[in-house]
Amino acid sequence: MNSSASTKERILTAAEALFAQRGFEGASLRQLTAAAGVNLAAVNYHFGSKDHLVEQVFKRRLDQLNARRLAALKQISGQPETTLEDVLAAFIRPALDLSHDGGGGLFMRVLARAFAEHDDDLRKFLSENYGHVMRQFTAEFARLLPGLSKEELYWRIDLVTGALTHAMSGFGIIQRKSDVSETTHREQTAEHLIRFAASGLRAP
Amino acid sequence: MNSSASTKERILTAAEALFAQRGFEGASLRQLTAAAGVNLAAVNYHFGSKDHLVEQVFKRRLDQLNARRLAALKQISGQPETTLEDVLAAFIRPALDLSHDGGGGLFMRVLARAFAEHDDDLRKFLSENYGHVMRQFTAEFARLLPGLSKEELYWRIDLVTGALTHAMSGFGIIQRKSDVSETTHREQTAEHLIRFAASGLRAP
DNA sequence: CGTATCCTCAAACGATCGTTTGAACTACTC
DNA sequence: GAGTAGTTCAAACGATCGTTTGAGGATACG
Repeated sequence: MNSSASTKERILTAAEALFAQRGFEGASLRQLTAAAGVNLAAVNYHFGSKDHLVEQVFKRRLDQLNARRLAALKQISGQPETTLEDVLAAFIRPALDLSHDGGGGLFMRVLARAFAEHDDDLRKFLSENYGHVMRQFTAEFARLLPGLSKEELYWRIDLVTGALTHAMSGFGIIQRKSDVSETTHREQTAEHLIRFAASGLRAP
Repeated sequence: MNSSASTKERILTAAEALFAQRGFEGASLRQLTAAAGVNLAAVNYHFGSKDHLVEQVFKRRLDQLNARRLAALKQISGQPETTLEDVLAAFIRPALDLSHDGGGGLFMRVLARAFAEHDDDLRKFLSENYGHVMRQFTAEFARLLPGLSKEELYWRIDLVTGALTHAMSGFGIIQRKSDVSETTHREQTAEHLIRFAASGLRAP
């Protein structure tokens, strides 16, 4: 009954790649539908408008990303033996996994673009739908860093966010060497990010 | 003989603001020239094309920014008593100053956009014209962090770059309170950034 | 004054944009 | 198998894009 699921998914996948490559304004619906192998009018038929398509590109990945983040956080939050590194791992690892499986490798780049563009509508959408995730992580950071004032904590979380978005959007110079498996490389990347972020958060 | 200096400057200033607000593709020459109060054709007359205008917007600010950065670095590089914080200050303070004087407050946002967009031509332009600045800072970081492998050092400098670009492009949540002077606020911001970055770079 | 140079201007160019339309095709129900 | 709802299609819509054109204004020099 729903052969359009295929069309919708193909549009979303092609849109994610093209948005990452050329930006939201730079990627045209004609390029997009050609890459997806669907008719030009299919975007407006299935999504209503290009703006709604952008939102759905975010929604598809962020729903699973934040579900994994919250699941990972739930397992460790509030426990006395939880470390800062554990919380950072719960935040970072799901994003790294997303970059390497499920074909969502380009999504972090799309996310980095969304941060750079100060589009109010898009920011409102992200805040309304996923603000609670950052709030839960912030609460856990606050618990583990009791010496920090609220102001300092917000500052540092913002800096960590910037560093991670930048790194995971593919700017990292470090390439995987051929003699290292992808799993190993991902693990090393995670450790780099976590070590840096934890040390920055713990700054005197 | 050159009353066009005014026209050129007005185009550059309006372009910087509009690029920061709407992006390079999102800002049209018609919006841009209207905001600058000049004729539409003036952009192509004075700059040749929109792409060349983009380059000149970068060039105008980056020339002074990197000159200040290199001057600050020169005063401290190689000296035995120089600290990691000193080098970070030489890198960060000129950028913060640029954000608060000379009307270049929007430029860091433009720069953040350039990082998010993976435009090859623009990246090549930035690398060719200003790559030597990052190389000099990297060399000084390497001297002060002898325990880090080259790979780890590159990783961490990349993370620091991401954090600073993110923060200085105006995402920082922290607003200046009315009872704090702008000079004081800038000083506090610099200390936040430097403390975080130094601690991250020194991570075990 | 005449002319040469630099600059500005309104108007138009072809291309491309997001969106809409109405007909054709598909699959399922009665 | 006629009817219906869901989907795809080629074609066109008006708007806006970056760029070009050619006439006209401004200024300096002989």
